[in-house]
This record gives sequence, C-alpha cells and structure tokens, in this order.
Amino acid sequence: MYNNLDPLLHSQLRLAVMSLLMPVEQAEFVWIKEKTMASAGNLSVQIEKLSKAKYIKVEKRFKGKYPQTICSVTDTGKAAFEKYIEDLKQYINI
Amino acid sequence: MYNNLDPLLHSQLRLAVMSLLMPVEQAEFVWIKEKTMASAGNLSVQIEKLSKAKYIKVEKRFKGKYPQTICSVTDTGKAAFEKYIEDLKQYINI
DNA sequence: AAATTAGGTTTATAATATAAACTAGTTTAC
DNA sequence: GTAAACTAGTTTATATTATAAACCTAATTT
Repeated sequence: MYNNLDPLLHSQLRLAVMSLLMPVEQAEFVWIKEKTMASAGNLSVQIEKLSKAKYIKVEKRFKGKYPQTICSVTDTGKAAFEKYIEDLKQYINI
Repeated sequence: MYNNLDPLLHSQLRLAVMSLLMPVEQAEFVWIKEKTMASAGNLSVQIEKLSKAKYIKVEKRFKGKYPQTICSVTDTGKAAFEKYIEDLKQYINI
C-alpha cells in the first residue's frame, strides 16, 4: 500500500511537462512555456531535471536565427509516467 | 488547462493521510503512522498542517494511561480532496 | 545606436519535506 | 527501586525542492 510516488514526477510543473509531451512526438520549449504558464527559468530547471533522468530528450537547434529547444519524452519517461499514474491510484481512488 | 494542484494535498504523506481518512469516520495517529510507514515526527508535522487548514479535525484524548490523537477529515477537507482529484485529471488522463 | 524582444540559463531565495533530537510519561527487567 | 526500554507523540534543525530574479547572447525595432 502507498508506493512511493516518483519524486521527479510528483511536481506540478514537471508533471504538466510530461503530460504535454506524452501525446505528441515533440514540442518546443516556448510552446510548453505557454501551455504551462511557467516562467522560463523554472521551466528550464525542470526540463533539465527530466532530461538528466532521461525521461525526456532535449535537442537544441536554430529556428531561423533564434535558438530553439525541442523536447520529447523517452521510453523511460513514458514508463515512469505510467507507473506514476498507477501508484497514484493507491492514493486517490479513481 | 492545468489548474494549480492544491499544494497542501500535493504532498505524498499528506495525500496518504487524507486518503486514509476519507473512507473512515476517524483514525488514530498510531494507525495512520503504521499505514503510511511515516516517521512520527514527519507525520506530526503534516497532521498539524492539515489541521491548520481545517482539512482534518484533531482530538487529543487518553487511551488508558497513554495519550491518543484522533483524526478525522472535515467537510472542507473532503471538498479539497475531491477538487484535487479533479484537477489531477487534467495532468494525467484517467 | 539605444531600447526592446526572443529564447533561453544560472544563481539566489523561499518553501517544503524529512529526520534527529527532545518531552513526558509508562512498563519491564534487574 | 531504579535503570533501561517503550509509547505516543512534538519541536527543531537540516536537506531537498520549487520558484523567481538576475543574467546572457543575439536579433529586432524605433
């Protein structure tokens, strides 16, 4: 009973990021920022954490002359997200 | 999209406490401690927070010669818990 | 050419969770 | 009968985390 909730996912912003990335192939930093309404700084930190854990893959390109950061969820990330949901179900009965 | 998750409930231990209290009329501190496998100190702090927010009611008695702390969820707490679940659903699709 | 905007990162601070240490009393073993 | 260990917690200190403020580089606008 009450498995530990993956602390990397049990964070409002990181959970929102993963939630946004799950159904898409990839997404831009700016788009994630708009959707989550997070500050760029906060988002940058949280994306770095997800990236270090290999939950997401981060690619840096240029879109015209501007830098662009593209994120996508990895298989590890997908599995962790789904495990998190399963674990959560012990806490809230859905 | 992405409502803020009540920070009082978006905490593993406090969520577990609420989850335990939701279906019962009341519960002892010691029972909650066993079920959650939390340390007494941590549990004491989290119960105090839930209590200050009026999410739970805390009564102190004696059980024989030993002190006993009884907790129960309030209507405010029930509503907050249910709102939290609804908000969560935006993040994870269940 | 100065000010503003785009797209971020780094660093400092505020908030939170957790464990260690403590309180107050009780029971058990010597 | 007293020291050791246990019950049932609380308080305080520390570690972790989240968040925002400040910063950076380059591009664009006025």
